[in-house]
Amino acid sequence: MNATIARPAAAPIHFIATREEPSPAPAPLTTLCSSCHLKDLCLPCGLAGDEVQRLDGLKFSRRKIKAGQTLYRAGDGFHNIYAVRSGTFKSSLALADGREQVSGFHMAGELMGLDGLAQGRHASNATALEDAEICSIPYAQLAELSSGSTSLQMVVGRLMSREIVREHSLMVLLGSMNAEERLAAFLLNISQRMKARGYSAHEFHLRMTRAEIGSYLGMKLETVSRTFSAFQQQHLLEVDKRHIRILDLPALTRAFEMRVQ
Amino acid sequence: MNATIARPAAAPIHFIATREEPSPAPAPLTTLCSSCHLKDLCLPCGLAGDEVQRLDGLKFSRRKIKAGQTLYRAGDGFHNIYAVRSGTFKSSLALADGREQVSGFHMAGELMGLDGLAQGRHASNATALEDAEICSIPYAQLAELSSGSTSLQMVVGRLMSREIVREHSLMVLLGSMNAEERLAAFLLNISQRMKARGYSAHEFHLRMTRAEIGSYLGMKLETVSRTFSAFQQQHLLEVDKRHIRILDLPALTRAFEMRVQ
DNA sequence: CGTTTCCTTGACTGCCATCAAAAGTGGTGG
DNA sequence: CCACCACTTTTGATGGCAGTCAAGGAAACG
Repeated sequence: MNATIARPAAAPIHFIATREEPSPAPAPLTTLCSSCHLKDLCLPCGLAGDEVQRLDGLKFSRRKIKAGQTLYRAGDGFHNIYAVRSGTFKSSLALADGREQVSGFHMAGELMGLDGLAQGRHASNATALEDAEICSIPYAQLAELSSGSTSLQMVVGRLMSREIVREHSLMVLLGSMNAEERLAAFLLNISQRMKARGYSAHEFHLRMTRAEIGSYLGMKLETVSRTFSAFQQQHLLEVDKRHIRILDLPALTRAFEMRVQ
Repeated sequence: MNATIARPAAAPIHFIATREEPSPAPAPLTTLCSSCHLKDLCLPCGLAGDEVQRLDGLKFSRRKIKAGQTLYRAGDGFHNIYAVRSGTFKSSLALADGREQVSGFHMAGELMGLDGLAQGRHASNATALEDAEICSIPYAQLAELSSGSTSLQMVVGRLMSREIVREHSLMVLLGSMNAEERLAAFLLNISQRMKARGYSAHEFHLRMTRAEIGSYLGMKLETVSRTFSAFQQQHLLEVDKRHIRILDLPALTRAFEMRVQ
């Protein structure tokens, strides 16, 4: 199915993600925000009960995305924003030399695609790191709905603002931290997000490769691997491939709070 | 109109660049978006004429900020967003060890403070790099006004989205470029923004120190200085302290487009 | 079961941070 | 006007952290 350049062997490039079928478009299930188990994390977060019901006016479509498939690509027309129902995604930008820069990871309840509003086309790619399910939220509908409700408008604004703040802290990380601090910050961030979803904050399974972590954190995959090993030797973590157990959360926190307020 | 730089043969050039129009203008009367000379760059950008007039309902206050003063600080309550009328600002975050991380520079017509919406308090500091003037736009008023107009709502959304995209590209820079590429990208960005404001794209005066540039680009001030020197030796630039003359814009562009699409 | 992808570890290199010094710039007040 | 001070910038010397190149093993895949 590799419609693209099936390079001989040896090209260590990720381009193979292109094997996605052109949207199988399964039957859209109607789902209501007001009865969604993710409503405290997702779009409705912060809205009062009756306000949430306004969201039920949105005509979502739910869709399954297989591991490795892309949900949208940079340049695609911007029509929807997407909420992760299950699974994990990465956002990435393509660099001119064929490499990719990972700009974020997205877990259940998080929104993707808000960067597309600026130009009317998506500014990044979204790729599933494991089998996943998403809600497509037509932006035009959401905008229309918000024009009737200040608080809903506020929520959308806040979500975008939060994205800006998130990127701020990533800039601090990239601009002023060393390898250990970067990885510590990354693991703590994952830990918190797992906890917020009812999972253990101390033990979890990473869905991304060392190369993807490295791209996100501005370091090479070998350095990521070495830093994991260093943390193990310091008895901060137990690492078995992608399975992480945090042994000393306070120490990890200290390591990275040295730099960030 | 290029109010800048008709260079008198040899004199080490100084402050020729951005001094705003002479007007001491002590009377800060009501200002209307529809008659503002920055309306094509600023908030009204993209709105039709009659839509712009809706913005005239906003009750701005104009305010002068002296060089070195802060407009707001991280943690301050979020009530306004700010549009730069003249002068240059930096946004920055305080790190735990007392250092600062510069997260952006803002020129005439650009908005600041949208990161405050997420938490209801500002997430960064805004400091004037030279004597400046700003419009304070009460966010509540803006939100109320947008609830009556889809296109105005759209504009605010787009502005936030643009901020997200801007930070994306900064992440690429910090995550995958070397010192020369970073500085080239920075200079080209300034160059474009100067051009968009009617100044020369080839010759301008930087308002920030080497340390601030370095913080923004994730490198030390010494490295910034050395990289400027290297560009001079390659005959890409002429540098005299903060006055920059770009000699070979295409080469500079190539140097940085190697990495970014 | 072979092939591909992912991860780890080692050896070496190089870019940039660090430390240090000197010269230039601007502002202040005697 | 000039001395003085704080700040900024440049340049050199040195060292360290992380990148690069390489190889071997483990896991996933078809």
